[in-house]
Amino acid sequence: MKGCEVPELPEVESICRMLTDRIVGRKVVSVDVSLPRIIRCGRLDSIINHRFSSVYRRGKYICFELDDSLKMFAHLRMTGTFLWKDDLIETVSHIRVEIRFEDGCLLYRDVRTLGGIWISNDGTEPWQTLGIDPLDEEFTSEALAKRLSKRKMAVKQVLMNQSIIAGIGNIYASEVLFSAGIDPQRIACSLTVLEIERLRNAITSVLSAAINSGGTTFRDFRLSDGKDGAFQEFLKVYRKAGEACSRCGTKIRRIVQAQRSSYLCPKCQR
DNA sequence: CCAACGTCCTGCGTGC
DNA sequence: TGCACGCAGGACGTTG
Repeated sequence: MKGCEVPELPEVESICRMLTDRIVGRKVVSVDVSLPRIIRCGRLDSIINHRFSSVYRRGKYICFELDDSLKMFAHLRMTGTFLWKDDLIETVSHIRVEIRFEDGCLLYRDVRTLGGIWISNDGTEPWQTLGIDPLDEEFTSEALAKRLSKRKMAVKQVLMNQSIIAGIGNIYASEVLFSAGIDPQRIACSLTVLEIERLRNAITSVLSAAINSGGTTFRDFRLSDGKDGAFQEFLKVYRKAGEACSRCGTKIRRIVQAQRSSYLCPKCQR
């Protein structure tokens, strides 16, 4: 299967920046919810007549702040995305939610409908259980070591566990472990201090590079300004089974861990 | 507490 | 050509 990939931390970060440019300062005029179960908590119409003041992310959650301590959260899950209506020439299918402004319209599109939107005016947040954000300055080698030390699962599953580290999904888990030269099947608590340091540096550098490239672009992730992210051109192992490792030429392998595909170079990653 | 697994959902690729 | 089927995967609830 080509395309159809999932927004992870870098894509969500790119979407937040795009959203900031588009909606901060704008006042909501009306809303439309064509699939009610997308709204997980609260009522979307409570944002009408309120103005967006900031957009930021934590892990893969997006937080939209409005005036009067009103907040809207979104999680894109597999196929969610935000589109700005002015940029759309043709009609787009699978629009689940519309947030209208005087001079434009923010669309929430979600083919598989697993994403969600939360409205909160009492301080409750849907991201209570999230672990450390890997771009937070508190994400040091020591912090990572502490989180790995008691885990007997494969290191790849730890990287993808949002309550331990928030923001890494299936694509970047493989890419980060390739960059660090660590086999995804390694039991997390068996990593040495040196390996943990390499892993932390790989997480930071791979995610940062992805953000600087505008996020990995696949079919369900489109920047509304029409520019596509370019990071997919830099993927080293993800979906490259059978191709030559860019570092040593060995054939990239695909394995399955916890019902998910992992990709690795069996020579470079130990 | 930790780990494993089923569930949600739809489009697409595969095989007959 | 058409149709049934299985796969893709993030997060969460349930179970062990």
